[in-house]
Amino acid sequence: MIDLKLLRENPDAVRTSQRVRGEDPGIVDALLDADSRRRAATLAFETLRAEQKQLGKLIPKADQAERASLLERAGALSAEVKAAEVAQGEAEAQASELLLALSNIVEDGVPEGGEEDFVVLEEHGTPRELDFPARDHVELGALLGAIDTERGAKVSGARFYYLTGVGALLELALVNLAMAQAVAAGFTPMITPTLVKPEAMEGTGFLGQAAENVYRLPEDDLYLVGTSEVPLAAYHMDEILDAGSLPRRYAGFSSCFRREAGSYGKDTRGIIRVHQFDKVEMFSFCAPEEAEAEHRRLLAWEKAFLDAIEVPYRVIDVASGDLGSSAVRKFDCEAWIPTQGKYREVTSTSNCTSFQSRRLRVRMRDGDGVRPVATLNGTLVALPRTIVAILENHQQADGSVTVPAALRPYLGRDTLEPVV
RNA sequence: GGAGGCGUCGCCUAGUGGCCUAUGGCGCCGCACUGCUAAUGCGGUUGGGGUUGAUACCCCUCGAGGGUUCAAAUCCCUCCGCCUCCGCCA
Repeated sequence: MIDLKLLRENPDAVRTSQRVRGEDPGIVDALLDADSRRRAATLAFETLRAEQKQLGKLIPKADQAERASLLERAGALSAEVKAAEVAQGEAEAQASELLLALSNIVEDGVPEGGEEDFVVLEEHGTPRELDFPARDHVELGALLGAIDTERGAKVSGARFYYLTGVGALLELALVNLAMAQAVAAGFTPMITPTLVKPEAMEGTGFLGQAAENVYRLPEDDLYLVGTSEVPLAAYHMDEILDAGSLPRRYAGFSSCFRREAGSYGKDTRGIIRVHQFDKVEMFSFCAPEEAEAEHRRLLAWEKAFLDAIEVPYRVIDVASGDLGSSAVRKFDCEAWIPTQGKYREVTSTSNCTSFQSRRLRVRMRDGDGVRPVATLNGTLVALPRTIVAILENHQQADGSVTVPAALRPYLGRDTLEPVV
């Protein structure tokens, strides 16, 4: 099922990666051990199975006397084969369980450390100097009739909201702007399922460390996705893609659902951290040797979108301990939020190399070989946070909000005016 | 939700317990023939995983998983998917 070559050839690289992530390097040795047991079990099974096949050919041709003794041996062999098959299955299950627990190998150059140890790569735009007291997005949203968090809480609970009036129109305009940009860049637009099977969730790595943030529907054994990355990655599950057809780039629009467990008390005001939101996500299947360059391209498309909506932002290189198990490197774009006086994550792009494709069995054929592809994802626009950034950064003294030029054709107006 | 039908190697298809190491066609690849193309002939062609310096070799694979049997594409069970009809529904 899984390629262990890297691990066999260079176990130290894997140990180092585990260490900088703050995870257990000991798993490497357990894995090597399990792998050798798996190989022994496979060999034992195959040897017995070969003998069984030979016997199966002899029996129909044998005369009466021979037949009896052959059948006797075949009977005994049958039990041995079954036992060997079970042993092989168990050895394989043990090896793959350990392998699934292993995080991806951190890319060279990633800053070492935890959440606070990111490195700022770039800064774009300058936060405006306001000559009036800034309103936060909750206040602006109420003023403009764009966001209703109170009724969201009444109907669905904390961290739910309604986008109303121009708020709803603003979301649709942003989605259309994002999709237009994606299509121009050669992406295939996709509207994806938001309920997926365990296999898809597992294969994308969301049932590991992030499992507590996933909504599950036990009655149906389905999961609500936290991002369309999941259905996009699983789109080519069990397929072998022709190398000539790569890179394959998809822009998925979907609702996203997150339990936000363990974030009680964090961002409780407004729509920065919510249980349900919409998002346009870029997803790319490409050759592994192209992955690093593709990662930079996804980042460039994220920046292009933030440039278009004219909000100040910076790009950070996320530190090793904060990567998530599937990524080898992650760049976040953080928009300036005036009322918080700091930059907050609005988009994020990860290079997952073959972490997901091995689990989902998405492979490519080139020349004489078949090997796992690389998968990468990047947010093009996550709606609530982008709406927050636009409202807060483009607000005027009278509570109106100037619509960024690129968005005007999609929204059909230049400013959002207070309705109360 | 009810009734029936179907799922074979890229596509179509043969196949009712061992000679299936899966038939034939289309497509594709190679060679031959032909001024080029087309046509024709001959040969090759399921895919995946593993072992190996190489030539080679082994295992798995007939929607998935179990079962019966010395032996399963073939018989039995469960599940999944697709199609047709009925019911319900945006």
